Amino acid sequence: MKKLPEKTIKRLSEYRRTLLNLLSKGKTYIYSHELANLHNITAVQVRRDIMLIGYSSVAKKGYEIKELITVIGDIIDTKEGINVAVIGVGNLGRAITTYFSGKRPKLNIVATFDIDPQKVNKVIAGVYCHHLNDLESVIREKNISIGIITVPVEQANDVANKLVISGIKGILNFTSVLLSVPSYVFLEEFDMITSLEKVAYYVKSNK
Amino acid sequence: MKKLPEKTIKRLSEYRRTLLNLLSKGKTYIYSHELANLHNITAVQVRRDIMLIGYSSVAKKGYEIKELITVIGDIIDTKEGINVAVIGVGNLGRAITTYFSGKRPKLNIVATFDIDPQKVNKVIAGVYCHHLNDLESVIREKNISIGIITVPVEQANDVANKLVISGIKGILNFTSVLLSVPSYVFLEEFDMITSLEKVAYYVKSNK
DNA sequence: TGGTTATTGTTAAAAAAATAACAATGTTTG
DNA sequence: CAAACATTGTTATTTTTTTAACAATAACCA
Repeated sequence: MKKLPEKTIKRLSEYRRTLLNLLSKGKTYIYSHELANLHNITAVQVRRDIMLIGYSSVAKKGYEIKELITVIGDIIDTKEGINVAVIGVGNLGRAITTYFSGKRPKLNIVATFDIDPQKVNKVIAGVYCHHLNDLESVIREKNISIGIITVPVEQANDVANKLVISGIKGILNFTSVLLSVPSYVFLEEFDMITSLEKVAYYVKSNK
Repeated sequence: MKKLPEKTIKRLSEYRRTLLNLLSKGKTYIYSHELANLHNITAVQVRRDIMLIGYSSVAKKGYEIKELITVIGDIIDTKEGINVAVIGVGNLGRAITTYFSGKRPKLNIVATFDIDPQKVNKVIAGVYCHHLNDLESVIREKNISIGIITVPVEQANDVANKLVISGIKGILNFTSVLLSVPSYVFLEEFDMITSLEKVAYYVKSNK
């Protein structure tokens, strides 16, 4: 399959969540414009995205929700699933771990890490917390491919380096520190301040 | 000033954070390529962004960090500052509130809301927690323009509607629920699952 | 049934964003 | 001092993404 646009990947993930939701409510088919409205985008964009993944609607009844979920899953999931670790079990780390528990069968948070003796060797938010010193060995043993960094800013860079050494494939960085990692590690910055400032900018310029 | 590209706004916010950081370390000037490296982008992009906001470097010494921070502030801040509320004081709400405390003088989290009696009428993460029933009155009294939604999914839509009724100008949505709000309210979705799935997709296709 | 409507898939066009190219010019160095 | 170099600001080009246009056709309805 030819490479999909980055934006399409993002939207597919969003579509799937909506579709799962609708499916659980008993809906079986959906029109492009319905899906579009739910996402505040245009129907053309929905159709185009779906065209790109090679799925077609059934007759003029719209897309078969169940099938579309499967097709999207084939694109963005892996068969075996991907193991994920959360490094830093503060408020944010706990929130994320809780948030994900069981939500995506193909994305499993299988370990958390911290240095606080109050947390290490305990189960927090449903996941065992290891000492940060064991990062490398646990990552290798449990075949963890993605690390979510939620440590205090002072430690972010150090943790990122350790993750890279441990052979991590992707990093989702929740700290406000700009990390630099080798190009073979996929890095996604997830920056709350930037998002809030963006909202603030538009609120400001709309006055 | 002509409208700036959305991506530029986002990067300006990121530049500023880096610049503040460098300034605190005693650095006074920075070259475009230095700033670019720190952000894993190209020097051309940095120069172009800075060109768009109408700032020029001093001679061939690069950009004067202090001044550039000011200029960026003029673009993305408001003089008076913007008041922000966090609705939902779970792990995530607490993390966000703590995270922001004092970090942006022009973006003040001035209230939080919850329904849990354990939390209501107490100071949490440095901010007073009101009952959700008082949302509208507090928002008007404190002149709050932006709401950050961190409630459980079942309540997200209801909270969004209440925020709109209360006259909110912008919403930053941390829940995985797709909200629909009038077009005069700026809505930014901040979706952790989507981000993680995006990382997973690239990790998968890099194998 | 036959005409009208609604919906899709896809190609074409437009818009937005990133990248390249390069002239201008200050800085450094031999 | 002059040549080589480094850096910027800006225009031009390319790439990416979104939006528009529209033919094909199933569904609906009078």
